[in-house]
Amino acid sequence: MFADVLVQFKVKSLDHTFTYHIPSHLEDSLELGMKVRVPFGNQVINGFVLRIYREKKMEVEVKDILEVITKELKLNEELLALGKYIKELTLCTLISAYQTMLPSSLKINNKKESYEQKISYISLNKELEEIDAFIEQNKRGKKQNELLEELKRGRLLKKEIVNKSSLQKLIELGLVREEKESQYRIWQERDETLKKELTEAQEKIKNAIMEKKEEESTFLLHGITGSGKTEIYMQLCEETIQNGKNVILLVPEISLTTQIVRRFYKRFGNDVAIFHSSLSEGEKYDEYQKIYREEVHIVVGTRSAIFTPLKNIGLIVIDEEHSSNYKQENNPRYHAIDIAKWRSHYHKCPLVLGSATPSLESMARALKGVYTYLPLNKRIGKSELPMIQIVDMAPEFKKRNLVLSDELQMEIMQTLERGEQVMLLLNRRGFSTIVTCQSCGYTYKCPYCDITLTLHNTSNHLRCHYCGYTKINSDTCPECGEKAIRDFGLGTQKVESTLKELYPSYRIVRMDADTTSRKGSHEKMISAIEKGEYDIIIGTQMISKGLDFPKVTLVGVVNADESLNIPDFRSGENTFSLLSQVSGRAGRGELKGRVILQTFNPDNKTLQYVLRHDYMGNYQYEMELRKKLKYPPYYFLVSIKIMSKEYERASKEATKVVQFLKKGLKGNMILLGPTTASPFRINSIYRFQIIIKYRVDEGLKQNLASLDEQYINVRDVHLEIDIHPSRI
DNA sequence: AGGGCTTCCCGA
DNA sequence: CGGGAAGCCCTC
Repeated sequence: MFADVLVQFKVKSLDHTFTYHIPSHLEDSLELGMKVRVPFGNQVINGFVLRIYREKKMEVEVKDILEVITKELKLNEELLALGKYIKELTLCTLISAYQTMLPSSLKINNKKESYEQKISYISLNKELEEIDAFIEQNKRGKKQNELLEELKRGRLLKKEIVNKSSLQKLIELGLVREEKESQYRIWQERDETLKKELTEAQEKIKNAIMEKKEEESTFLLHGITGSGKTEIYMQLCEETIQNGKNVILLVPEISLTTQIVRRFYKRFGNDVAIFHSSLSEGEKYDEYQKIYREEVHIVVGTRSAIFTPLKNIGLIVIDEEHSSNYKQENNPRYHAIDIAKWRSHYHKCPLVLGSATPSLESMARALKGVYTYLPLNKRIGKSELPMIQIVDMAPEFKKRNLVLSDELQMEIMQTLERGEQVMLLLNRRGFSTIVTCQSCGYTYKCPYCDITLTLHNTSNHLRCHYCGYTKINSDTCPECGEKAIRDFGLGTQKVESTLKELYPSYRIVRMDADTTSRKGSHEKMISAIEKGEYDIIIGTQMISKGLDFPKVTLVGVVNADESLNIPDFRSGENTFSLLSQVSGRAGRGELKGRVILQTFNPDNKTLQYVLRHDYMGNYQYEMELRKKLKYPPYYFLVSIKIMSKEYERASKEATKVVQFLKKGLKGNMILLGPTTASPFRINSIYRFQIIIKYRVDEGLKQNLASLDEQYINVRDVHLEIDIHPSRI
């Protein structure tokens, strides 16, 4: 017997299988998708078994497989096929497709032996009569006898709760023994009381989806903020499980959706496996095991959860489907919606895309009838959409109101006096602030990348966002020698200190990357806010989605236009959805909500649509722009990056790539470039970019694949193709 | 990826 | 001519 093995190296030149002989002692146990150890050249490496067969067709001598690494965990048939699809879809190597589908603990080249958490138990090692006899004569050992009595009742005790010295003696005498047992790290109890009645509108939507429960069918659930999408998801889960099938639910980022995840835990308890990046490696391993062993019916998680080996899927839900987090920004550059569609086809099950502000792509498909459109435009109960108001900041700046306008200050005061909560969003463009010399205008640049360094306030370090280069910040300018280095821009810390001055007696919590980086801190803050331990919540994007605090009645956006100025064709769409989402945090309970948007462009179209809660208006406005400028969803995009350490080499090769593409291009394709990519240099590597806009593929994919192949063995030039990039 | 083998370049 | 660096090729 022979096997084709895909080796562990993520290089294009090795991205094919090698044939090995299966030694007879492995013939019975070896299966497709298993990891094996094989000799390769003069080294020993790992690989996945992709094919097993009787007759060897090739004439060359083949080597033996050395051993099977994991018997209990393998890539199943579905995932093996899915990997091939990802390779086609994104032009990545097959091995990197399989690698992204697995948590680190299970990746092919992982060396660590075991991730299982072992708990030590002690139990009786002798017959009861013997134990009783010992107790009888062991008059002095009071503690020891107590322990034995305890064990007689329960038979099994955790080691750490037992008195050490008495245990030691009993083990020596052979009366008790220690046993180790694997235990999952995460365990959640169910709390049945939480089920809510669906409204008629919600019920209709649920039924429309369940009607097609056996079909590959995509739904766009367009429900305004607070309309009760989560409850629909939960009841869909319930019914799907009753039908004997399983569910995957994706959320954009776990920290943004803590509350949803908590609701799922409470409702479904340990029937849920959770999957996201802030779990420890051991936790991820455990959750993966639960899924693999078919111990759970529901998987809730971020992008990568779409690859979990859940069998018999009856429903896939992607919440906040417009989120850019669903697109992976490094290789393989897949979009979770594409993967979800593939799996929905494989399992013949519905896919539900939910959002208050669907992406233009999804909405366009819904209007065309490619997706079934399910609108839900009423909030649950008596709650209504909040009143939104725009404040022009230009006159406020003249009054020296740099952070908060008079209007917003007044509203905050009134809200606080009523005993309600205030949420303030700082719409920030990047992650951190840029540092400049106020005297000569000097800014620190990274020596390896074409980018300015940004300030990390906590450690007073300047850091390159791309290569990780760091240096200590000082207030003296290296260029002109003046002590005039300042950080510009508005940070959450600055907003916080302003608020502390204005409202000294109120309790303020700040939620941003700095304050929520510690494991569990985000969760704690949310509970504290729910309990009313804070009056004002300041935060970045992370407070905009998924949170549900009934006592928040005022939402203020400190700088609404910041994200409008990002030079990206999606900036209007993204700003609309961000501002609509954050507005949706106001007035979710009985109390009426209010929203204030501070801006320097009060007449901006996007802001005007936000003001009127007019998704469709904004949709049509954006679509017209996209049509004119030939952007998605009217045109598809491909971005190609050409990179080299040498400027000349990169530039010349980019021109060659354009020439090659022009030959194969059909009529309606538009080719732009080569231009310099942004940033132009990362890690001392020069980058050029080519953009293709097209409506119909017409052989483009094959062209790109063959282009990619041409660069397999080129060492000094690197090619990167992003099909449907989210930003260009 | 990583190692062995070939080729290239240059010195005193 | 010789040695070290650089390029090339192969891995079942």
